[in-house]
Amino acid sequence: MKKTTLSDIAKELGVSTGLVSMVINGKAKENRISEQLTKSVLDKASEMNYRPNQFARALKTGHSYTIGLIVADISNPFFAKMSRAVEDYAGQHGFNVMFCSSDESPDKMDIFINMLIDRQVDGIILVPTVHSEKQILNLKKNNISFVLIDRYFPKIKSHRVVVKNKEGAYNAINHLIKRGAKHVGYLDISSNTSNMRQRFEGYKEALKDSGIPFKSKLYKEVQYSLFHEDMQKQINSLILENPNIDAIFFSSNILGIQGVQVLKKLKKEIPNDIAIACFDDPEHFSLTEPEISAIAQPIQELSRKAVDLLVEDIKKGRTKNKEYQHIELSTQFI
Amino acid sequence: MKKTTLSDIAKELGVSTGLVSMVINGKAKENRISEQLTKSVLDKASEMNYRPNQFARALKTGHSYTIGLIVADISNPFFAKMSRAVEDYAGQHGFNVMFCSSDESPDKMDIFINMLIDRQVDGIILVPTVHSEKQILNLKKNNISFVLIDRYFPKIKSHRVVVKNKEGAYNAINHLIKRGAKHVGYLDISSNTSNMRQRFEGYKEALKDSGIPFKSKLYKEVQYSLFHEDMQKQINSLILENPNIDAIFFSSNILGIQGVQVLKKLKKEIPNDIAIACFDDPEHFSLTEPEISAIAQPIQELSRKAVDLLVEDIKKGRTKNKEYQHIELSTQFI
DNA sequence: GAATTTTGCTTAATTGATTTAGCTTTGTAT
DNA sequence: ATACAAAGCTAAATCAATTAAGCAAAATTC
Repeated sequence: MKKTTLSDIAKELGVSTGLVSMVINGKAKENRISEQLTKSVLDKASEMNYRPNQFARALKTGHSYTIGLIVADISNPFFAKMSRAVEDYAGQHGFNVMFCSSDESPDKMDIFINMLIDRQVDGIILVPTVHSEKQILNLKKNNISFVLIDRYFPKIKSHRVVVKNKEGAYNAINHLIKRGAKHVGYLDISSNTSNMRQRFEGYKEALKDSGIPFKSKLYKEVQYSLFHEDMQKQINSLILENPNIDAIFFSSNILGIQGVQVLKKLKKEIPNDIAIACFDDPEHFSLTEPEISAIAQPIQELSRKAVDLLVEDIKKGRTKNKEYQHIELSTQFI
Repeated sequence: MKKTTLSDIAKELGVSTGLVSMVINGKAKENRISEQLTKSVLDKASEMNYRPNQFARALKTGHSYTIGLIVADISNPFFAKMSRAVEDYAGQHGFNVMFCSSDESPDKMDIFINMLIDRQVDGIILVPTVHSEKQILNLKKNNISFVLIDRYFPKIKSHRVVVKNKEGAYNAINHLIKRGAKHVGYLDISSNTSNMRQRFEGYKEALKDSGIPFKSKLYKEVQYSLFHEDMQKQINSLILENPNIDAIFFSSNILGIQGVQVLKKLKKEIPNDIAIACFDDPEHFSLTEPEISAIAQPIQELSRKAVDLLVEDIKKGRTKNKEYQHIELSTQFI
């Protein structure tokens, strides 16, 4: 009942383990092993239900055929879809995936990165949190292939695959304004990541282009770690401080989902009392009546590009003077 | 820049690798290694930033401290939350998780199980698909600890952690009837798994207890693999064949989400034209006005129990005559 | 003071696969 | 017939750890 090893096969056939290894790895021809023997090895292997020990193999070759994926929270629909896509594309390349949820914490980031390095992953796709520059540089120092996804650090040279956050937010805000909104609130998450900054820029630019001055009273932040409690508070003050507010833009999906719930509790009608738009997650908002505008992100494409870049790097092996790809995909306004 | 190994440390200090290994593994005392040396080894190790090679360790010890999780689809909110919970609880026990999405396909199930066995995971938590009995038995044959979650096979002796599906469905149907529904449609997914069967039983029992005869015209199935296309069709025929239909129960979250969208397209008002209830996923439905009834599953608890059972098994090592736990958790009607 | 135990370490086998160098045997050229 | 190349395989080192067995020196016992 215990697992068959190479030498079990070798013993059965009276040959050396090296030969069996070569046959199993398809290197029979280049090592001039006779077709007869090749066949009988393969037959015996499948007869004995041989499955190579990946640890032994990885120990020798240095390749684990595993990649790590660190997202903020895999239970967030956006990251869940991303994970699924990464799983699929990585699988197509013969790689398995280990998932980690950082909760936007640089400490967890550190722990997970080290854990993944310990597990000798061949590469990592990660959604960097604020203050995780050091951890990212740690990856470079350890010569680990990696790709940043969803966000990036402008100062760190690396592959990055992101969406056009500014453009996406701009279009959504513009849509709200075109539909008559004059006082557009902006609810943000207080994590100073590149994507959030860019969305906010899109907001300001859309206002400017419509000749509406930016008012800081219309901008509120909630903390990621306790956003369930904070949401209520911030939306309340948004409404109290701006009695004539007629639209709110949520800069991320979890804000939008929770936000709509809060607004419902406050008996605000959408979009008559307050119009809504949200970055990401059209699925949730497709259930409401009328549907809420959302900025759909090309999650499949995003993930695919990330996997492709990473796998390419892994297969080529590390080269010092490498060129880093910066990929920006368009969002779709729904 | 390349990784520090045990023998690097040993050479630096002029001691044997075995000694370093013992110190690193906290077995200094029991092996009577002097406190002095112990300290200097630990210092040197952290100075050289030593991190043990998990492959070498796993190769020798047979333990990978990794568990596998096979769900139907990690991008489904239910399984995404489950994955997150498993990740967290497993992490607390020092285990990492590899995730796989079976897409309800026994073939993929087979591939993933073999993959996980190849990777020498210490155990597997899995959501079994239809026709995957053979694969599950394969696990037993290979002496791999595993726990079934969400569903199970009555004929296979194993740990299982599930919810009270029948009771949950019963309550929801009862609620629809109490609110005046006389013709409750049932939209099911055509995968004959234990949880789906039980939900359907809950439906029939609720009808019976209210003196309503079951009509097969009110029962429709959609195929998992092409449910996006099928939904429209099945809801249409449900309505056409039952002009007086006044409620629909969706037996799973993806059906409910899609179903509400279809009903909206058909200009059916919820709940006036047709009342709705759905198994799972209160989050999506909390956005609608009025909110749609949903059966909330205790995902955290479910996942925790599964991890606890699995880890306990792993730590104890396999025993032949073991007792299997059957855990059933209650759902909550919202 | 001899015998025994304890202390503190080293040696070397082991895990399962990969891979290079080397060793026969056969085949071909001269 | 001799030399040389090619074919077809084996032996053994290696990857980085774990661990049982062993060994010398110091400490303890009687």
